[in-house]
Amino acid sequence: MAESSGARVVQLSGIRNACQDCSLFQLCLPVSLGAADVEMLDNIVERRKPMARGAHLYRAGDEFVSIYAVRAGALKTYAISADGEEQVTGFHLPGEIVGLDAISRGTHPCYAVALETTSLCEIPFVTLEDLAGKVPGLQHQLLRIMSQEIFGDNEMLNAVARRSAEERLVIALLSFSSRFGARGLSPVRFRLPMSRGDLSNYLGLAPETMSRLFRRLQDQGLLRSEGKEVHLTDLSAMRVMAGQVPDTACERTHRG
Amino acid sequence: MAESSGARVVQLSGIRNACQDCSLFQLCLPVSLGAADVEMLDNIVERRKPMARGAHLYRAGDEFVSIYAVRAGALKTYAISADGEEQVTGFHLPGEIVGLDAISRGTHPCYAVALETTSLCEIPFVTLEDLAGKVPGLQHQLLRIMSQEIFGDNEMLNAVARRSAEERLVIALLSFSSRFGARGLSPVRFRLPMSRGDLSNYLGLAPETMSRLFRRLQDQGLLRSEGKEVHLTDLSAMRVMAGQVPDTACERTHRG
DNA sequence: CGTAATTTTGACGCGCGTCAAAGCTTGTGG
DNA sequence: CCACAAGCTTTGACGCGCGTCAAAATTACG
Repeated sequence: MAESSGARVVQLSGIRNACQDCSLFQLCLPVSLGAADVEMLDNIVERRKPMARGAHLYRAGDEFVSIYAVRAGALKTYAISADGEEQVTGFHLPGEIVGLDAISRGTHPCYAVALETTSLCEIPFVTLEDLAGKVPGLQHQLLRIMSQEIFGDNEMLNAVARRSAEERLVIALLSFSSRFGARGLSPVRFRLPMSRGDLSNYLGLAPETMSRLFRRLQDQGLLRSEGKEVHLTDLSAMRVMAGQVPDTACERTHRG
Repeated sequence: MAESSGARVVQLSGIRNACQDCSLFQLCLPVSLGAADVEMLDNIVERRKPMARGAHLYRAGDEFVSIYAVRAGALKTYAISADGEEQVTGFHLPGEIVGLDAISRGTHPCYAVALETTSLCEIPFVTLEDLAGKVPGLQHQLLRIMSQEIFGDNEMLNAVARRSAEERLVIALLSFSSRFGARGLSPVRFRLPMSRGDLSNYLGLAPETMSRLFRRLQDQGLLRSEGKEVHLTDLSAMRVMAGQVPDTACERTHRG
């Protein structure tokens, strides 16, 4: 998958930089950044020591300084609601970028915490912005990523607002599937980095409901799961359930 | 409200341009754009003939060329799901910008239709991007707006995912309140540009539920509504219900 | 190996979606 | 200016999905 645009990968892999290890995948890969541009980008990126599980990258209210690219591990972002409840707002896997929601106010609107041992690249935002002004390709790419985020959020909003609990879970699993797949990992067999509780919170469901759903999907033969390991055994059926496919008279398990 | 930063308003009002009539409010106002910059921006903006209610600005799949600023009227954006259902993804009021979700794919992911007679400014994106490369303030502002959008979407996702129907409606009403308020209109008395059906669809509720909710909120003395006219009579109580305020031992109508 | 956190299971009730039908607008043509 | 049709909005009755409470089983971690 990551191999698809051969020429550029070769170009990038000549540089021992942040892009090579996939962390700036989103910023570098899909667009017209020359090797020199990538090197400039690499120069402003700061590596950070790996974070331990449970450590916070930033907290709500912290001053916004940098955005971060996940190199390995995983983060969750969450807010604390007025009544003190934790509300999980997102999960961030390797190759993805965190902190874009802080640009507008200058402070982070949510917390970011490591779900497992996690290493990151820090990208100071003023520097990135400055560089983007000089490198049109980078500016475009930055806008693309943010647009992507808006689009994805809208999708998720749709997904979560009007679908049943089962559909929500299926949609979330397919999302992880394609995100792992996009990084060259298996799209059908992976390890969820978050607890069931975090996942249910994210989807706006009770943990008990999640548990029952996993069992039901397993009984329907759509997946096998033990602990955090998940094996999706019928992607196309799941896509039909998620409404990601026109459903041309395939047999549906329910509501046919 | 719009009067708050006196110097800049004077500066802008000297120019007979798109900013003066509020349509590029988001791009111009809150940041360090000089008069010359604003004039350059104004030059790339194209006015368009007002659109009739029901007319489409763009459709899903259309090539992405421009983003649009609403000058007057209102738009709704929606997608058609795999099973043919319309899914309302957003409403866009004067001063707001539409089309940002199309940047990443190069095609519009949803439909945009006028809810009433609506006039717009068209901003060709390649030109805007080019200009943003030359005017750092504009680039920053563009990123700010997109970040704002991401933040707002996340909020909405939170709102809609785990709140009751009543809370969803209250949150939506407060959102309109502050958006109208930010444009100098009354934050407590306004006309909703969309039908109840569109609003319920947006919030992931049945129209019947919406109807019952409006009645209930009215019975609780939180608002008065007739048709699309809405009068919010107890903003602070609504904020408490929406969880936008710590709720320091105020009397709550329910669940105390 | 022990304690705490997480996940699972079951029972139960309520919120809200669904179906059905009655008002109420809105627009159009005579 | 009124009549009629096609939406919208409202109201009521009913049932199911999923949240909640409670407790057991399992896992994680020091």
